[in-house]
This record gives sequence, C-alpha cells and structure tokens, in this order.
Amino acid sequence: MPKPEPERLSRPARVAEAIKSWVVAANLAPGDRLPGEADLIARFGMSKGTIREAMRILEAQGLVKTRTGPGGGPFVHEVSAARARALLGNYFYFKDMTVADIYQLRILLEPEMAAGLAGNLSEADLAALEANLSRYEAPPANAEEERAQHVASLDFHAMLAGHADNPLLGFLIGFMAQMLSDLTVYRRLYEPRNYALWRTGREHQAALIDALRRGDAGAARSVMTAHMEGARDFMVRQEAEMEQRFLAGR
Amino acid sequence: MPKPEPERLSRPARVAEAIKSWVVAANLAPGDRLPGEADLIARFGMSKGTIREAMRILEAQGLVKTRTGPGGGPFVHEVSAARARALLGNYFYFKDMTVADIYQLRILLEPEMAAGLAGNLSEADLAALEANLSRYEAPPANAEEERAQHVASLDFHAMLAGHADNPLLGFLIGFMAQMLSDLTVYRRLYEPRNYALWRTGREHQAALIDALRRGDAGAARSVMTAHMEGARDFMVRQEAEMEQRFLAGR
DNA sequence: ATCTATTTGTACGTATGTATT
DNA sequence: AAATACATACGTACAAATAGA
Repeated sequence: MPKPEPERLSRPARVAEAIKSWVVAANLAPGDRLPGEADLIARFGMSKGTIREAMRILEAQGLVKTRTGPGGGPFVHEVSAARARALLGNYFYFKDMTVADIYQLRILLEPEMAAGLAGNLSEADLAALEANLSRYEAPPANAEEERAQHVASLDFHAMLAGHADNPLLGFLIGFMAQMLSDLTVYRRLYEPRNYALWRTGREHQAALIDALRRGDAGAARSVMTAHMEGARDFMVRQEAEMEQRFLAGR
Repeated sequence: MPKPEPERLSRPARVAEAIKSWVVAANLAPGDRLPGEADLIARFGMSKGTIREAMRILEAQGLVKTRTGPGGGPFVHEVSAARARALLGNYFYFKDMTVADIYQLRILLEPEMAAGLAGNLSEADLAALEANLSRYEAPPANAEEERAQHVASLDFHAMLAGHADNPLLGFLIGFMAQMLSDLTVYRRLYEPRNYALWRTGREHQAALIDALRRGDAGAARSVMTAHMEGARDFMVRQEAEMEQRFLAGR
C-alpha cells in the first residue's frame, strides 16, 4: 500500500506554488492585483505568519511586489533582468567559473548579437554608445581609474544586449558582462600593462558602432569577433580571478 | 543635504542580505551550519516572524535548507542546477522567447560543447548515452509517445551538458533543453510528419557518440552542427509555441 | 496640513510537529 | 519509550506606511 502522498513541502512553499499556479491559470499580467493578506488567510485557512512567509518566497523570486497602505497589497511583478542575473549568479557562486569560461561563450555569442543589431539601432541608441566610449578615452591614471574604465567598457556590451531582439541572447550577454564587472583583478604590479592592446579594444568598439550604423552585419560580426579575441587575450594577461559574490538583492 | 540613507528594504530582506554577507565573509561552504532561529532572534533583536521570513527568502533562492529536530536548523546549501533553471525560467515567462531564439543559441553552443567533450567521457558515460538512444528507437505510435521521445532526445543533450567542463556552457545547454521540454507543440494533424527528418536526428546522435568515443573533436563539432540544423528545421515545421510555465519549485 | 481608513509590517506568547538520542 | 532540541504553525496586539477626505 503506497504512502498517503507525502506532502514534503512546507505550508508557505505550498501556498506560494498555489498562488503561482493561479497566476498562470488566470493569465495575470504584471501589475495585476493579488488577494490581500487577510483574504489569503481566509482562503487558505492558514495563519498570518504562514501566508506572509509565502509572500516572501514569491517576492524573493521577483514575481510579486507588495505595497502598504490603502490600495496596497500584493501585485504580480515582472522579474527584472537584474533580479534574474543576481539569482543566476548565486548558482555560479558555488561553481568555479573562470574568465576563460566566460570568454569561450562571449566569442561565440557577441558577434552573433552584433550581426543581428546592424541597422536596427536608432540614432539615439548609437549616440548613447558613442557617449559611453568617451568614458574610457584617456589612458587610466591609476588602478582605480583603470578598473572604472574596464567596467565602463563592459557597460558598452550591456547596452548592446539591451537591444537584442533575442531575449535569451540579450540576457546572457548582459549576465556575462555583469559577471566580468564583479571581477577582482589581481595583477602583477611590476609587469608593465599592455596599453596598446587596451586601446585596440576601444577602436574596435568605435568601428563596431560604425558598422552598426551602416547596417553592415558582416562587418559588425567580424569586428566583434576581433574585439572579443583581443579582450580575451587582454584578460588572460591579467591573472584574473572571479570574485565570490553571493548576492541576489534588489 | 542628502537623505539620511533610505532603508528601503524590509527587515526580513535586510536580515537575509546580512546573512548572505556573513556567509561570504566567513567563507562558509554548503553543509555548514547557520545560527538557529533562537540565536538569530537574539543577534538581530527581532521577532521570530521576521527571522523566519528572512530564512524563507534564502530558502526560496536555494541558498539555505533547514531541518527540524535536534541537530537541525538552517544550513548553507549549494544552489542546485534545477533551482537555477526554474528561477531563470521565471524571468523568461514574461518575455516572449521563441523556439527560434533558442535554436539560434543552440546552433552556436552545442557544437562547441561537443568538441570539448570529445575524448573526455568515460565508457560508462558513453554507454549511458547509448542506452538513452534506445528510448526513441522505434517510430512513435501516437502523439503522446512522440512527445515522450522528443523529451528523451532532449535528455540526451542534458546528459552531455552535465559533463561539460565549462559550467556556464553546461548550465545553458541544460537550461535550453529544459525550456524545449516544457514546450507545448501544436501541430496540424492533417499535415503528415516528416519522420525521415526525425530519424536523421537519431542517427546524428549515434554518430556523435562515436566521434566522442574516438576523441575526434572536429567530427563531434560538425556532427552536432548538422544535428542542430536538422533539429531546428524539424521544430520550425511544428508550429511550436512556448508553454507558459511560471514555476520555480523544487 | 491633519486626520482617518486601509493594508501591510513587526512582535510575542503558546502550542504543535518532527527528528535525534 | 521518553526526553530533548529544534523548526513549524497559530492568534492577537500593535506599529508603520500610504491614499484620500
């Protein structure tokens, strides 16, 4: 005789699942109201604490937001890209992902995205990209400035990712840029840096903007490929190591 | 004069963040104990409910597991791949990702993974892959069986992904396989299916196993490329549409 | 600007469930 | 079997935030 169905999930977890199923069944959209605390207590016949814990679970996943006050309560919320990145980052916290791992994918994916973007960006978008270039025009004066410029040059890719029409591709590139930003770079101070290589990266980005503006997908792809290969070589020389992040805030 | 630092996060959320920071600072590993409920109540000077909500947040993110009973309490937990997939799936629930979007990445990534796997799988792994092939040896008798075989053929890729040495690449391929498994296929019943194309896919997988066993990275890559292109064409004929999932359980 | 109503947020005491010894 | 140590659940009371009169 089989066991009488072991309900292994805690009550809050089950309530959270029930609410999610309901959202799907009712096809609710972001912004739609969910029943308030009191209502849920009545419907599920559970205590305030249990219901509140359930809401926290949904909130932690980024699916729900609650507001206090009149007209307040829980609302369906679209999971933000930032939240998704943080949550996924938690997974990789326990894996030892290297910079080389990330570049293995960047070299494949960034050129593909660049090709798809050619001719599809507004002049405003292109101008914003050009404005970003100026953030690392001058050679960095010190280590801190260098790090800031490095992050800024990653923002360039995140900006591009925001315009990708393939949401999976766009998210991924944004995620990788974030992971690289969260990087701690240990570098041998006695070894002179290769500024020429760094400069080349900036020129690649400028050339890429040009190709995107002209709508030349082939050129965009090949420039990006060169850019990624150069960036990979640059990073390899930095003896970089992933910083252990472990945050899923926001 | 700047605002006196608006603490916008709720107390449980702040507690959750504090615990995460502490885990990082103390460099705790999966399996390590966290302070128990009573202890946390004392340390943070907050009520039981607040602390419990904080633990739910961490649990929902997959970072913590709690056990009841003596010797029980909260423990650091490694975020499982399944959890990470579910959490990331929530993000794409609100985006409209198409099958074509997924295949745009699969065509780039699966061959890369295959090449890296050549010669690096144990005979047991290879045997398991071959055993999986038998699950879709015979032509499907009905729609239900066809769907089962389709999922099984995706398992093949998930199994490969489990052996990838690049954790990012491995996760991604597993994620895409899962998304495709969660697919609802609407197909015109009056239109005859292309079983030849389907068969070809199976033959590709067999050839791939052979290449992996021989350690022929180049062959593995090109076979996988052909396999992906075939699979894409197959899927396109299916008028497929992503099922709206919205679950992050487990 | 103040009050008021509404709804979530926090606290705390108690009781129950569960696993270890 | 019993005692112990821990999380889990409940109910009530009160605090804080916000929208509207």
